[in-house]
Amino acid sequence: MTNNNIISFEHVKIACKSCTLNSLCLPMGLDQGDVEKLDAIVRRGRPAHRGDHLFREGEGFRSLYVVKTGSVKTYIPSEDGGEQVLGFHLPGELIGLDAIDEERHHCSAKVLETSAICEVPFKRLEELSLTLPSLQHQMYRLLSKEISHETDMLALLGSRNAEERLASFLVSISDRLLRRGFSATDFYLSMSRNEIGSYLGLAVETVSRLFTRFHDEGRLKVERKHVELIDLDGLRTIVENSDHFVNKRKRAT
Amino acid sequence: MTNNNIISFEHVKIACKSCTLNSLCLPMGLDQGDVEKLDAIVRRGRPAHRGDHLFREGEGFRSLYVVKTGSVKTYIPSEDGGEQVLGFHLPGELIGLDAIDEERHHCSAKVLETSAICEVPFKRLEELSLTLPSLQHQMYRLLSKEISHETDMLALLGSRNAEERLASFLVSISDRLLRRGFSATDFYLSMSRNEIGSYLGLAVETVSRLFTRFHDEGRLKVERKHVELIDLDGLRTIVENSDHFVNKRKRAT
DNA sequence: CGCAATATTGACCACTCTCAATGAGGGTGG
DNA sequence: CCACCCTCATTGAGAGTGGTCAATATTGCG
Repeated sequence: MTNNNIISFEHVKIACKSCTLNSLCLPMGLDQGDVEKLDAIVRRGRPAHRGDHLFREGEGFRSLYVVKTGSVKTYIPSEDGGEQVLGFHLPGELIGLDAIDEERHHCSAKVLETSAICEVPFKRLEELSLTLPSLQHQMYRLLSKEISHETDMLALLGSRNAEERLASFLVSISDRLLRRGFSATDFYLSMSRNEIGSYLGLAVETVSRLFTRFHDEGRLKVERKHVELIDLDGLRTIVENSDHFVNKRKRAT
Repeated sequence: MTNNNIISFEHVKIACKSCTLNSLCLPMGLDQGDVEKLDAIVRRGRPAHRGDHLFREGEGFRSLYVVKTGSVKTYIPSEDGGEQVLGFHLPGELIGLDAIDEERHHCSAKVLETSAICEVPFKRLEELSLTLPSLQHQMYRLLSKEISHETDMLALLGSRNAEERLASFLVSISDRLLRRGFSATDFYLSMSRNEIGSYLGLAVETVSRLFTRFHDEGRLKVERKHVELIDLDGLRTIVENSDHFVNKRKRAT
């Protein structure tokens, strides 16, 4: 069906070891013993289902979460039932870093499809990182990478039109799936048009129309959740050729 | 003139001890000896002047920077001389966290007015944080706080109209100045309308018109860089009453 | 003092939002 | 297993916020 395979429990365990640790350690210099120590504090959960919350806005902060398989969205709910989507999290990605500061979650995290999620108690991770220099370094890098990523989104929202935003979104999903070994050109979007729109600062209708336009232009095939990118390079071009930052007129001296 | 006092060198030194360390340690449990150790790795620079760069996009990452007095903007330059402003940094605020991951700066940092800046070599800070648990914790908090802050900006750009954005900007500046002991209602904006516009995802003209409108509505007095907030509460109301997130229709069940 | 950069203001228009109607799935219960 | 319903997606028409272009201050700097 989609790329959200229902994974067996054993599968989760194994995957967790490779995937969570990949996220947390990357190719950094952790030796086998260190990896074991890290692995020992990671909690594997049973598969989470569509609609489940990892945490809600306002709750106390205990753990970080790593997406093993499936996908998760983070969002800020508003009183009237609306929401501002902050991000989509694919396999290998970390959730909850913004809650460290005040030890309280500022956003909610909801599972978009059947997913395997690993939980990493932060207190223990923090303690461990005091004794493992390369883990501490990796933590700094992870946090920093998150800042970089949000910075990119700021630039996107600050200076790009609807077409560029959707192209950028598709390219980003494609890149991230590819990095985890999935197809870069054929995938299922687990989020709704509404959620995509909120994330990109666009109305649902605009997102829908853009999908249709891209389809008509032969850039992709789309049917509901299923997307097949025909002209990935073309989409990249849209993203890159959009240098109409505000302040364009000012020429460097 | 403005709130950018030309500080004497001695002044910088003292201020650095209080201000940089405030940013880095906050009220966390560092004892006197620990503070000395941290203080020992902080480099005080001579006053930086308008237009000076702390670093440029693409440069290797060495240090974090703390604004002591004055202000700094971070931005992504584009080939055609335009730029996307990412943030404004006021006294006590930290710059460069996004460069840790790839050990390379992804944005440029330019001084907006005569400023005192402290430099903190990251390698040494990182080493020190291995031996001081509360410093490590503080580092995690700082990085996390930066993520939270950018998350707020994402929500702003994703779901607010021009008026709400400028109101939010003014309230934010006001709050941050107040926290550092400056007036919350009377200040000089060191950045141009162009830079504000870029930061908020608006055209310069829109920013200018909004200043005029706020002025006409009696919310503030503005003359060029000098702003005096008359109705700070009113501005806050604009920010808070703007719950028109996309997805408004969906009611929580 | 004069030029260049910045700000302000106006007129126009386009991109995107809003409103509305229709269609297509997916889930639930009979 | 089918019918119904509800949510989600698509498409169209119209309107509005904010962008673009342009002209005119105003400021600051050399």
